[in-house]
Amino acid sequence: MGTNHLQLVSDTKGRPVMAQHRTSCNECSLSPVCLPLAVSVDELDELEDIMRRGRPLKRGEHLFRASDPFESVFAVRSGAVKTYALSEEGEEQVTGFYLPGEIVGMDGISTAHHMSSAKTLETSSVCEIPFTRLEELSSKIPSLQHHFFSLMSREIQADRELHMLLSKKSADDRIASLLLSISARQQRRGLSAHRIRLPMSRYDIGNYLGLAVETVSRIFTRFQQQGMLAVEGREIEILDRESLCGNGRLRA
Amino acid sequence: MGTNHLQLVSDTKGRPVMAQHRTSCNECSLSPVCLPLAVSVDELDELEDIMRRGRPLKRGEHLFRASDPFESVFAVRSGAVKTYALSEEGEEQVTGFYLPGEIVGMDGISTAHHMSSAKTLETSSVCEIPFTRLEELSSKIPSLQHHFFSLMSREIQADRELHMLLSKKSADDRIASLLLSISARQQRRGLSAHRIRLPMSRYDIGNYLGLAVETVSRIFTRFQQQGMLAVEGREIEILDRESLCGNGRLRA
DNA sequence: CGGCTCATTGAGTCGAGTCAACACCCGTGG
DNA sequence: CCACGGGTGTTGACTCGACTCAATGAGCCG
Repeated sequence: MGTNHLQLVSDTKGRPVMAQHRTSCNECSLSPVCLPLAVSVDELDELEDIMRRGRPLKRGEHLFRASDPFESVFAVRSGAVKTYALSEEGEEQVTGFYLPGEIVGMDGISTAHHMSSAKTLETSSVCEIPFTRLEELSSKIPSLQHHFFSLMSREIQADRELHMLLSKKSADDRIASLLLSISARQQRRGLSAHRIRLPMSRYDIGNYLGLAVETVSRIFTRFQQQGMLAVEGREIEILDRESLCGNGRLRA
Repeated sequence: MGTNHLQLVSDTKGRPVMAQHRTSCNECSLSPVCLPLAVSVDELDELEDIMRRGRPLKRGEHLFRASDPFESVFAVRSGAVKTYALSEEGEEQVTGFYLPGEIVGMDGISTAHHMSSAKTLETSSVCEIPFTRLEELSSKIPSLQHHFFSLMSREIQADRELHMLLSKKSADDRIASLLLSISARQQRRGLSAHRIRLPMSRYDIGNYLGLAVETVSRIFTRFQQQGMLAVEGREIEILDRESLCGNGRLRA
């Protein structure tokens, strides 16, 4: 529970330190925000048994591809992952960004095939969790079942937020909202809330938010001119949180 | 399984016939597309035990409101339901439309409170399913657990589709896509695929798709001029499915 | 018959997209 | 060491799709 040695895993640069794939959930700094939070100490072993920790993945490697058979979900340990789908014409649609402690791949349960692809945005390590094993375990551990329902529910909620963002909000608000979201998620892991490092390109941001790259770029520049941000490539400092929120009356 | 007495429940006008709230899942024409499809005959009784069938709801009544404690999910039996959230400024965002056989209210699991409100678009009847009871039952019936994971996964997938629609597609494509979606969902229930009746207003459509009402209206008019649709208020006939899809290379 | 809400149509505006050029960083290889 | 090339990011000029504002029509209920 009360683990206080956060930051064992180097993170700012996404470099994997030592042989992470031998680390157990117990020792993982993310356990308070990841799956283990739903299980008691003695149940944790069972969960550990079914998880597979792979080698660190290099930037651009795939966790899975659309139409791969659906077998597992993945917990991000370090680095960052994006999911995307290809439309009929082959253009990419980025559907989500996943940071450490978050679970990727929960679409695909219904179809037995993944409906999107997932690739790393930088060097990352992930834990693979075979889904049928997880289902079996969930039947035995009600809190785990509930936690998993809860995770999926949260995913749906996030999508609804995004829906509102895309259908009602200006380009400015979309960018502001994404920054605030990433800031909040970093903070949850014990990192700075006002200094953030974006793991994704401007292209990915634009694609995700339904904006042209040029628009994204222009907005970053303008936010900086207005003194709301200090932008240095993918390193962002939030200087005026008020304005960033108030801009479009976004939360927190 | 092979129930062939569809249409026991009047549907085209959404009028509840007789005292539906006494109907069991067995007799319900929707069982092949609703929760019961996941359970065997002898387990069905257990599922029935926990469900509550309420009186028919009049147009505009709420199934639940945002910030209500989360206790149940709801299966739509007849009629139609929309979910929506209010932004900080109090403007409405329609987040989804639910037709007979579909499950409403799966956001809210994670927060113990609903994050959106659900109201009927026309006279409707719904089955209430207390969620903690459903969780208990799911632990005992693996296929039910799986089915529920599957339902939530499908919800996520649908949201991803919508994400693509909103961030990449033109107003025309959005409308076309909504019509095709409703058509497909009607067909799944054994109704006509080319004659559809929209249970929602132009306002709701625009709100859902991120378009102004005027735009929605203009597009219906134009689609009709182009011979793709016959529009008569909320009654729509799809005359040229090809064009409707091909228009924006949408599926089906 | 008013008084609604819902839907349609027209005229004018603007936010964000497109096209195009250029700057920057970084790794590779001569 | 520097030249080169590709990926990534920034900036400017122009265009256009969808929004806003405004007016009118159609159906429904009391």
